Amino acid sequence: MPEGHSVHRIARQVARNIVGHEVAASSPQGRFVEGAAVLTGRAATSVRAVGKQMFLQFDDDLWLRVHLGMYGAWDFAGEISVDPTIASANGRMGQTNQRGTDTEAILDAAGENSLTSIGAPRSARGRFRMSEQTTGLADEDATWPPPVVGAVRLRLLTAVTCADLRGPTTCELQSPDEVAATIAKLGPDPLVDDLAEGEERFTTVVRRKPTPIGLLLMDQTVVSGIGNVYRAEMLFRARLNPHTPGRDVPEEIVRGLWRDWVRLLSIGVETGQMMTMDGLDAAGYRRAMASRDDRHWVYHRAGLPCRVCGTEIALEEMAARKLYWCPNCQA
DNA sequence: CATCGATGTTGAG
DNA sequence: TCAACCTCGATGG
Repeated sequence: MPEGHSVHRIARQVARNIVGHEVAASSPQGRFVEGAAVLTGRAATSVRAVGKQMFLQFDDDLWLRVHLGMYGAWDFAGEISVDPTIASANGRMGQTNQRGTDTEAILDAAGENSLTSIGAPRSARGRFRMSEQTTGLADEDATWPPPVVGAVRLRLLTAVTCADLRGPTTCELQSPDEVAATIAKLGPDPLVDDLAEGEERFTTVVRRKPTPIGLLLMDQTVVSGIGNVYRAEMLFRARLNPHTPGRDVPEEIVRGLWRDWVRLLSIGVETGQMMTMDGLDAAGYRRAMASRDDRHWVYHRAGLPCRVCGTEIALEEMAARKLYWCPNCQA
């Protein structure tokens, strides 16, 4: 999925364009009809992201919980107020998008009548909308509300903004107690929890478990927001063998993993991309921004030479997920 | 047109 | 450990 950084970006977008507005909710696809009826006529009052989940509060303390799973995505249309951070990040993403290699977020920096998709990577859709936008056709032919395309689980419509949710693994209403219970099960999130406390919690749990560190990083009860890409990259950055039991990873290395996650998440939220290679020269940086394939140390690089030592990057299944790592650097 | 896979999680066996 | 679930672009015939 969209790992933690995407969900925080979506929450920002929702905060700027949905919160504070009354919504008309619908479920064109038909799988959230009752929930949509309950939401309609209420105003969104706040939003928060924790790990890979977003919680949107409405009048009367009614909450919408959304988990995108592996395929979920939000599409925003209409008059979109753009977060300055996101807008500047997208200025840099322009060429990337036209190459179709990254559509994490597509925004018109001007912030009006733009379309944006945040969630699972869907390059063709992103390109299509991008081209509509750049040719100006979308604006001139725009109808309101926008036509429903595909399986839209939930549409949130304010007077001027439309947010469509597709393919979530979870989209449900919760009471405040249920929200609290859901969040209580999650490990620390650097953008939610105090950093020092988060580090202690993470370190304590990891250092107690016999479970391979490669699994612990993916365990949302241990730490929130890390997915398959960040997992592989963080292990490489730490030169850590994914099979090392948590309890056998030196404490300073465990703390280093947490601090690395703090940094990577922050970069991810700022840029909208999973940039995991530091210290690139200008050419390397351009390559990394332009192509997914040049952005990572090991992720999705099975069989290719390690960027550091030349050894073939290994691919194995760990708990039914693909794990990429360098058997030499991460011995 | 059919099949596959993907940044994920749950629950049955 | 494995299947199920959510969606759709990419791939192959």
